[in-house]
Amino acid sequence: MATIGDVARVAGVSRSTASYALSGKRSISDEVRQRVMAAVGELGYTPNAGARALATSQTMVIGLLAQFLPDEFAPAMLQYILGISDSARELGYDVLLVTEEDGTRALKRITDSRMVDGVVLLNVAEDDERLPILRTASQPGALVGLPGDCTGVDVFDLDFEEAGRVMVETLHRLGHRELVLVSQPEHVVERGGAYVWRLQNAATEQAALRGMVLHTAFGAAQQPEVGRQLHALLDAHPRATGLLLNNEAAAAALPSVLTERGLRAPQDLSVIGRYSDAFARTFSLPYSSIESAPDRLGRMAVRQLVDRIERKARAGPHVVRFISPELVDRGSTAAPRS
Amino acid sequence: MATIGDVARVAGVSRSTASYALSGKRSISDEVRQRVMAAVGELGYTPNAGARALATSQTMVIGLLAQFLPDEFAPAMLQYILGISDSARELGYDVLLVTEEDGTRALKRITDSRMVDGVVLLNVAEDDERLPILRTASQPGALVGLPGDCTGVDVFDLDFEEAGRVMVETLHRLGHRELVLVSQPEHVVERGGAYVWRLQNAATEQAALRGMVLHTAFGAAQQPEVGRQLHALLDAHPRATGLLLNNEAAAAALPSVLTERGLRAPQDLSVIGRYSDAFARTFSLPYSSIESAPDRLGRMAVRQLVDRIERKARAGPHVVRFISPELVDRGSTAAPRS
DNA sequence: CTGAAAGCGCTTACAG
DNA sequence: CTGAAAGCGCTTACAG
Repeated sequence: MATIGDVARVAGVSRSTASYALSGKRSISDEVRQRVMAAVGELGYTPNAGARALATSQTMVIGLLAQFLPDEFAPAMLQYILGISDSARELGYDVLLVTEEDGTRALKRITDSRMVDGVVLLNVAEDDERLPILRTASQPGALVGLPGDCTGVDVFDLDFEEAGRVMVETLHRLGHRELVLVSQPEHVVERGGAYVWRLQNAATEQAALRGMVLHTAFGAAQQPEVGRQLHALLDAHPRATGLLLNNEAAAAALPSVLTERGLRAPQDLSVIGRYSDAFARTFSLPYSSIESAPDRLGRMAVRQLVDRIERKARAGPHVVRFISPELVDRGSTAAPRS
Repeated sequence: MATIGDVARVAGVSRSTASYALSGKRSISDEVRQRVMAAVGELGYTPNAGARALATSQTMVIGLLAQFLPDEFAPAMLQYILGISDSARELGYDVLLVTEEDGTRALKRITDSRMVDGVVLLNVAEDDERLPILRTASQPGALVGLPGDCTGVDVFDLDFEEAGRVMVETLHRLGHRELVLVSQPEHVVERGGAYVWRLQNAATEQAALRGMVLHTAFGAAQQPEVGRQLHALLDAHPRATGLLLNNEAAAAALPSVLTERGLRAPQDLSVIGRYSDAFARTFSLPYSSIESAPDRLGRMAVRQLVDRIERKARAGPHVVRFISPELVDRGSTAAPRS
């Protein structure tokens, strides 16, 4: 590969002049610039990323830490990843994707070795072990997901509490009095998936406020368990008229469960899920749902991260920003059968 | 951050000695090694990746080019990505994920700038524009998906032709005589999704061989189109007794379509899909299917790529390897209703 | 407006 | 077994 030295030689200038002609960081006579550009074209020159990183202390790479934990619902993660990757590129950054199970070690590795200028953490737990590492790192970090302690990082998440309230309130207004909420698998929650609690607790409170009964359960992430559980739940709560799903696999499993039971939504049961519209359309999930906006959250995180990297907001106050839940109506709610 | 100079100073040795003590590339007295290691621990030293890349011409990073084309079924891609990312890490490599729409430009950028030691291409088209770039790059490349011309690259794919034959043959043996095959959206095929043709053509041939009727159609990638199309197809071919789905979104949409029509699989219609078991379990896809083995394909590609990067097979002959389709029985096939 | 030189932090021949 | 030095390919003060 051609180096900037080759370009300089062909253009008949010094290396510094070639470099400045490319970066535009100081004024260059038109004629020289032409010659340099011609040489670049002729040689097919592209700067060596490692050399540039060494010289500038900037890699133009963002680290993306996505943990795929066993028993978690992986596919939803893709939408976050895509939003992050696309917006990073728009801002001039590439993405180093790290799916290592030991996220702590991975984070330490990529920050200490300076492979990245900043980091986005996905799937953040209440007491996330990666956060202490991130705080000692010299690169800034943005999170998708709300941890217990937000100091030193920018945080973006769906307002899961409001989501829980909206779910309950929507069915309350329609006249429902007894609901079942199916959350993510217990493993997910134990690992610190605080969003599960946030939604569930808020839903429980709201139900209490309205004098409603709300049963809660952890759903599985896969068949055949998830289907069996849904049957068991409906068996256990025959008077429940509404089903809330904070669990994508349960939403995918529900149609056949209802069919098997001879039930229809919303005639026999009102259903509200929590997933993105793109997801619903791709997987034929027919229920009204709280939009989880993964693409938007990913983009927000990257934008803020890049702002910080580029010093525009390096020292500024850190932000914690929630997206308001929006209910997308797919016609799966109605007044309960009396 | 500490540099190797700091380590050397603290350990009271030269930088080269410190470097060799860490790499083990020449013998070092035990005592000196101890001092170096102690210094490393004390300072929390991690080599600077950019500097190392510059010195060694190795980045220990693999580029992963995943194109997410509009109207394509994105979620299935995640399984490939995960297999690739995990196996890369096991082999000591990180992954640079590139989802840029202009894959050609992206590939040129990451190879020319030497950000990566090698590249995995996903979603390879029959006449993939990225291949000429890859062949001129100095890094090796591995593909998941079969292009028209395999020279200079290692190729891994499901044997889609055999998959098509297995689908048809399975239903033929059960006594079916008229089938419908739903493929991916036409856009995907036009863009060069050769695997769609491979499966479809082989299925058509096999059907002809057996004196069966096979109707083919392109399915949509999302609701509501995909559901409507399935209804239209079943309307159009009332005598078809078997449905083959080379389209995940169609598989997800089918259960409700069948319910709406009062049909059941396999009693009224035999169904065979083509997707991974993990996918089927996560999304409650209840049909027997050809296992697409994304995880395995991704791992094979990475292993071969790393072999080539590390010269074990740098100059060796390039391989084109097909995975045999395996039919996972989920009970959705039976003899046709007579 | 342009050039010669130093420096980023490593690795690895070359010498001893 | 160890050290001094060159070099990887850039960028950017420093001089003119």
